[in-house]
Amino acid sequence: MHEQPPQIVTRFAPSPTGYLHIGGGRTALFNWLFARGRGGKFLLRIEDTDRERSTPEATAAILRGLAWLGLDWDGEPVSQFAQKDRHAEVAHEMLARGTAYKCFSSPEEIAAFRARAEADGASYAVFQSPWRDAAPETHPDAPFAIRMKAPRTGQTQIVDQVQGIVTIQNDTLDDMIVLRSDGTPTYMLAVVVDDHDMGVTHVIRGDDHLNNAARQQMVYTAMGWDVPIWAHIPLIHGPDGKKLSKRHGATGVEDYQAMGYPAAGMRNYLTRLGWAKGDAEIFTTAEAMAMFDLAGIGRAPARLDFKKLENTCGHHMAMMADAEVMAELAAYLRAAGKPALTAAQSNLLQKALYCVKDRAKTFPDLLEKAEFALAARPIQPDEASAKSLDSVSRGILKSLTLQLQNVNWTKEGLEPILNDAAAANGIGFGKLAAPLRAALAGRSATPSVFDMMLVLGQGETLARLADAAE
RNA sequence: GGCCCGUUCGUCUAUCGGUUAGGACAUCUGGUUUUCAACCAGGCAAGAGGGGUUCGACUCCCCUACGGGCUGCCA
Repeated sequence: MHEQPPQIVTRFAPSPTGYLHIGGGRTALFNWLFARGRGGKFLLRIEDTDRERSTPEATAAILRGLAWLGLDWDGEPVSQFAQKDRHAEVAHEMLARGTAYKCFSSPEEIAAFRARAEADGASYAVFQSPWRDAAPETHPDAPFAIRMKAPRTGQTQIVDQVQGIVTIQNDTLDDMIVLRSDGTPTYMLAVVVDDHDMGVTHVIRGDDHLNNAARQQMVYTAMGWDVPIWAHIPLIHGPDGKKLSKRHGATGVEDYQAMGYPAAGMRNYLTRLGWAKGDAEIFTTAEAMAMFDLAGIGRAPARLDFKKLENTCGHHMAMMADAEVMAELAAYLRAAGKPALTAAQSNLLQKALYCVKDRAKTFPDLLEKAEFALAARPIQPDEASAKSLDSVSRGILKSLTLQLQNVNWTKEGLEPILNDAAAANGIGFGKLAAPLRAALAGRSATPSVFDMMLVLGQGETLARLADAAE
C-alpha cells in the first residue's frame, strides 16, 4: 500500500491596485507551471482587503493579463475581502486559544512610542503592548485590536525552497495586529487563513514576502495548522539592475502583448528568467511543465533582456501553427488599438504565412514582412525600395510583364524566366530582385520574390508589375 | 538605523570541493545568400574585494563593498 501523495495546490494572489506587473506575471507562471506539471491545482485569489486602493478595473486587467499569458486557474477567483468574517472568526479563535490578545493601545499611543524611541536614538523599536498579559478585568470598554501573542525569545526558521533556511530572531518581531479595531483583518492574518482554507500546499511568491513569512508561520503554529512549503523568488529588475519601474518602459504584462510579443515566446522567456534546467533554452509549454522545479530557481534578481526576449519569440513564432498565428495576430491588433485585417487580407496572409512566420519575431515584424500580402494596389514603395525603381529597372519590369503572360505559375515555371531576364540584362539576380520587391511589396525586406509571386497569383503579380513599370 | 536576502562572461544561466569554468542571447570575424530573417564556422568575454578552512575553493566560513527587501491598525 502506497500512501497517495497529497495533491499540490499553488496560488497567485495579486492585489488589484493596478495592472498585472511583469514580475507578478512570472510569479503566476511559476505557480502555474509547478502545479500543472504535477497534476496539481492552481488557484487565484484577489487580495482586495484594501478597500481604498482595490478596483474592479484592476482585477479585470489582471485577469486579462493572465489570460493572455495562457495561465488558467482552477475554480472561481477568490475574493479575500469576501472572507473577512472567516478571518475575524480565526482571530477570535486565537483569542480563545490564548495565542492572541486584545490590545487597547490607540494608534496615537503607538505612534508616540515610535517617535520617542526614534528621538532616543534607538536602533530599532519593537512596540510591546502593555495589554499582552493584562487581566480581562482591567480591560476598558473601548475599541481594541487583536494582536498575536508572538514569542519574544528564540528564533523562527523559514525553510525556503529557494533561499534555504532563513533564521529570524523573534525579538525583532512585534506582536502583529491580526484584526483591526474596526473588525477588519490585516493582510498577515488573511493570507494565512485563506491559504489554509484553500488547501495551498506551496506558497511561491516574491521574496519581498520573505520576512513576512516568519510572522505568518507564527499564525500557522498558533492555529495548529500545517505550514506550507515556502519558495520566495527574487524580483525582476530592469536592464540597469535596478528594481523594475515605469521608467524602464514596459512593466505591465499587457504592454508586452501590445508590443506584439507572442504569448508562447513570452512564457518561454519568463520561465527562463531566473530559472534554469541545464542548457534548456527553447521549449514548449508542455516541456516547461515537465521540467519546471523549485530547485532550478535562482537566488539573485534577474534583469530583463529584450534582445533575448525577441530571439525567444522568433523561435516560437516559427513553431506556431498557422491558425494560432492568425488568432493571436488578431488579438494583438485589438490590444495595440490597430484596425483588424479585412477578410481579403487575412485570406492572403494565411497563404503567405509559410514564408513569413519563420522570419518574424514579433507581430509588428510579421506584418512588416507580410506587407506584400496586406497591401492593395497601387503599391506605394517606401523610401528604401523606391530607389531600386529607376528607369532602367522599370523597363526590365515592363518586358518581364510580357514574358510572364504565358507561363506555368509555379516556382519551376517562374525561375527560368527571371533568371533569363537577369542574364539578358547583364545583371545578377539580386539586382533584378530589388525592383521586383519594390513592385510587389513596396519594401526592400520581403520573403523570396518567388514566394511572393506564388502567394499573390499571376493576375495580381502582373498588375503590380505593370503599375510599377509605368 | 536594525534585521533579512543576494553578488559566475554585457545579459539569462550551468557547476552542487578537483572542469581548458559549459550553454544561450548580445557582440565581432568569415562563409552562404535574392533583401530581411535564418543558417554554418570561428572569436571576444566571468567567479565583486579581502581574509580564512582545506592537499585543493566559484563552490564552505567571516569581514567589506554594492544591490534589493522588510521594519504599518498597506498588501
